[in-house]
Amino acid sequence: MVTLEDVAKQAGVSLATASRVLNGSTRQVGAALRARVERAADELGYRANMAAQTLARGASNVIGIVVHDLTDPYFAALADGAMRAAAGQGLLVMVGTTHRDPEQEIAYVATMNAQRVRAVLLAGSRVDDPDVTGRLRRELERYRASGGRIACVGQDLLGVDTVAPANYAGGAELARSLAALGHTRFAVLAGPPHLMTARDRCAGFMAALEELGLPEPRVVHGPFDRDGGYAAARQTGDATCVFAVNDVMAVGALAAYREQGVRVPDDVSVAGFDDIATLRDHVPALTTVRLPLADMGALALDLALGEGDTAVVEHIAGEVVLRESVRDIR
Amino acid sequence: MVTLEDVAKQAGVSLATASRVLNGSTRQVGAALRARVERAADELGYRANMAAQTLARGASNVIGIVVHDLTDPYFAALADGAMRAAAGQGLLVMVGTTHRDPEQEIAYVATMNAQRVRAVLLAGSRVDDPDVTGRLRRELERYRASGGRIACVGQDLLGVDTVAPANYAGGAELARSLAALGHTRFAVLAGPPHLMTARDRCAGFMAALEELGLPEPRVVHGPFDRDGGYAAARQTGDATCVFAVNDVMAVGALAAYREQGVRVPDDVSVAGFDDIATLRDHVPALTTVRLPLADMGALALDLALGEGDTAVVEHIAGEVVLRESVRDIR
DNA sequence: TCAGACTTGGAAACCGCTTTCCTGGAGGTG
DNA sequence: CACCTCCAGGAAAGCGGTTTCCAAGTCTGA
Repeated sequence: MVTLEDVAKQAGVSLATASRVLNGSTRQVGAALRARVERAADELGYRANMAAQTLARGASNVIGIVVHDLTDPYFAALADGAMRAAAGQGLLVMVGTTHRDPEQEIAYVATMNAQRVRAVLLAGSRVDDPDVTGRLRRELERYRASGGRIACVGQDLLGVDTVAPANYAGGAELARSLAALGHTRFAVLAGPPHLMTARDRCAGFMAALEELGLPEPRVVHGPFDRDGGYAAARQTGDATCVFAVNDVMAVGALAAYREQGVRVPDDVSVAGFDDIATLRDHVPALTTVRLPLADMGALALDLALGEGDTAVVEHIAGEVVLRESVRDIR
Repeated sequence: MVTLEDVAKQAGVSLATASRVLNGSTRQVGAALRARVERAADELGYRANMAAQTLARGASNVIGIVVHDLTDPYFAALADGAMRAAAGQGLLVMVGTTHRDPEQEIAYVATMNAQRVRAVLLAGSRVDDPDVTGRLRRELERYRASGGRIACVGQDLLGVDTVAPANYAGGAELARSLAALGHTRFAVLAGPPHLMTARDRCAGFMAALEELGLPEPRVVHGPFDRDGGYAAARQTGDATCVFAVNDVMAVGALAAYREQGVRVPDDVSVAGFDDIATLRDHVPALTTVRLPLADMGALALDLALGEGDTAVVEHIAGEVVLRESVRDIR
């Protein structure tokens, strides 16, 4: 393993000079020596040891992203947005996947702290559990105490910079759009009761219905993923319109209806939330609430890296996108 | 930022003892001191500095994965498999996305080398360009010279451990399956001419057709992604059966046909390759060649970390999965 | 011609941790 | 009881860089 010292020796210069030439510095180095160093480094195949650099500089050029599941298009889009932003700033990305286990999330924060990453991005919904949230907050506090920056995509529950989608408002807006098409009997595939994102969307949806004087929808709880939607779709009763609190659940529900011979949108209308990329080619095209996922990821990184001392909360608006999975029944 | 020295001081022990307690060692530490150190560490909120540890130990616990695009389900599945395997061994994962730029891939290898990651996984097809491949090989060689381990998913072109799917055989097998349904006029959405994966699949497909005495298919080149498939689908002429060399292209082609009012499979049959997860809910269900993507990712990590000095090439078989996107026209 | 300001190169301290080597005391043996 | 082996604990030498601080030139301008 060739070190800077090897390069310096081969070039006949000091360690300091070699460092200044190869790894950047405010100081100038004469053209002659600079050339000698560069040649030596090239001949030897020198690569700076980032661990040593990080140690010496006291700062790394790595950021951490913690997601639930990379194969979920929602997280993939978020992560991709953040990674592009990171690459644009010459930062490397360390990814942790929790597979929806809050303990894992806490553990990853500790790990990222140990790695002394510049910033940690927490993607994915918070759970409504004071114990877990408290321990996560404590771990984040430790990290911040040692100079770490944090941003979160989801709910502003952690006391950190947060990119918060307007889940409640989006759910409400969707409800109004669907009601405008004449629907009155709704069902909500509401996901897990303790998941904030799911709850907010569901709550917004229900509040808007109530405001419109429509009957309360049937609420079916279940897992927040495709199979959860699939299973929940069997319990939607006589609803003419079903709202799944995220797109992957909606896709699962559509699959269930297809298998049962229930036609969408003829027999039942279906809507989701997020507008994940894979919807583009889904049949029937799914009505949803579009969130600018990649931008949100990038924004989260900006927030984390930004100077603002106080936690900034952005309120990201969702846009209702009506597609063929819902029918006008007026 | 609290250091091990702070902990040692607070506990009234030496640096060595604190290190042995907190960061693992073959050596024992007495129960009394051990407890003191642990308490001090907890009180102070100590987190080991991995950069320092990596430097001192001369080995990191990070691996690197370089993919083209994380939002592509193919790479997401591969990466997820590798990440699960890594997590199982207590390894962290650094991800680089090249967005299909070979220069970026080379740059990432250099970067991962600088990070002194334990191993680098290269996912994604090689391009048939001696210059690029040569430079990549040189960079890999540098990395290996300094103790790095490498594995690649795709073609065995780099002289490193490789997980190679049976692209040629899979293409051929698919061709035979489709021919058995009575198809004789084929088209191939062949992707970019220089991309090895695309070429191998196409070549296997064509060879099998020739062997069966069937006419040569119409070959349409284009990008290796969804939009490439979409665009290429407009040039399939009078073929009764279209083979897209990967699933995302096939999905794009299906979208194009849908828009044109061409019915699948009534008017034209369509098949893809990979069996990406999102196919599960696609309509019509796509015929494809299934590859165990997550396993391949995990296997690549195993190979890279494995002891075998010589490059091992695994030949991963694909399994033809007939679904409703193809029709029996006998 | 010479003091003063700039520039360039090098020596060495330091970043936080691991690990070798040394020391002193406890335990076992003849 | 002397002798030897073991073992826990600590001092200190790295690991591979960065950066401060000096020293020695090199330019200016008076």
